Amino acid sequence: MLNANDAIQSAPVFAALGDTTRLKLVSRLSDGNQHSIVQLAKGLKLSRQGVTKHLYVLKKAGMVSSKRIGRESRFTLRLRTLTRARDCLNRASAQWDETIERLKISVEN
Amino acid sequence: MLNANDAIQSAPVFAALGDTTRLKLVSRLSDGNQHSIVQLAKGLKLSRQGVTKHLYVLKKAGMVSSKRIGRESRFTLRLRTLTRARDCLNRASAQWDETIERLKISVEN
DNA sequence: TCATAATGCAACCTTTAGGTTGCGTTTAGC
DNA sequence: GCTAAACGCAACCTAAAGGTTGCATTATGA
Repeated sequence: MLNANDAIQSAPVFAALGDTTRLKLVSRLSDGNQHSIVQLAKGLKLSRQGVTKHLYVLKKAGMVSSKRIGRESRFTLRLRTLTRARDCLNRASAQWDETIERLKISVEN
Repeated sequence: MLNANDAIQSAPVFAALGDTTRLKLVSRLSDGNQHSIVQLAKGLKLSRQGVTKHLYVLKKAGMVSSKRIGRESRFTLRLRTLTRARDCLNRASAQWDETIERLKISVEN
């Protein structure tokens, strides 16, 4: 069985990803570049402050970091947090695959 | 850049995973077996109906399926939904890795 | 230096999430 | 056939999420 305690630590990250606006932001940030808030807000149908709030959620979950440069705040995606969440799902699905294999074997025998 | 439209489809799954109770449920279900509601509720510090609600959320997100057997409802984890979410994160992190590589190269040259 | 761009901060509103309790219904099993 | 187990359904409550507007602050650049 998947280690519950390990998995639970990823909950805030999944929660952060569980919103279409934030997924769009992550998608844009996955180009690896720094983006300002207005830049990220373009094309999203909500106010700049709405975007700011979402960015803050992502930051609180450790998924992005920001740096103030001049009059703008530049946001970057944090790879490590992303890979941790990915690994969590990898473990869960691997666990599941193993179970399937065991079931196959027991059916065959 | 990660395809936003593809990624967005995973939002409900991530949202479903973004709660510690539901992650615990997924963790238990990752043993590949069927579990009844009372069985899943044991050890979780909330009412049976609380657990039922969470299971319904997981089901709505396509992460579990249920089948009524006699007087109990048996829940099973759905591998396909899990792997889709996993692949979404895999693509995002792979994208990011590529970017890092490109940056390294441009710095070296 | 003065107008404008990019933010930050705070108040406010509405909807949803997470959780509970109460009660009715269907099975299991003695 | 009767009791207890396992659910489903609905009402209800509180806190948090998602979003807005208004206004103050800090940089830019002509």
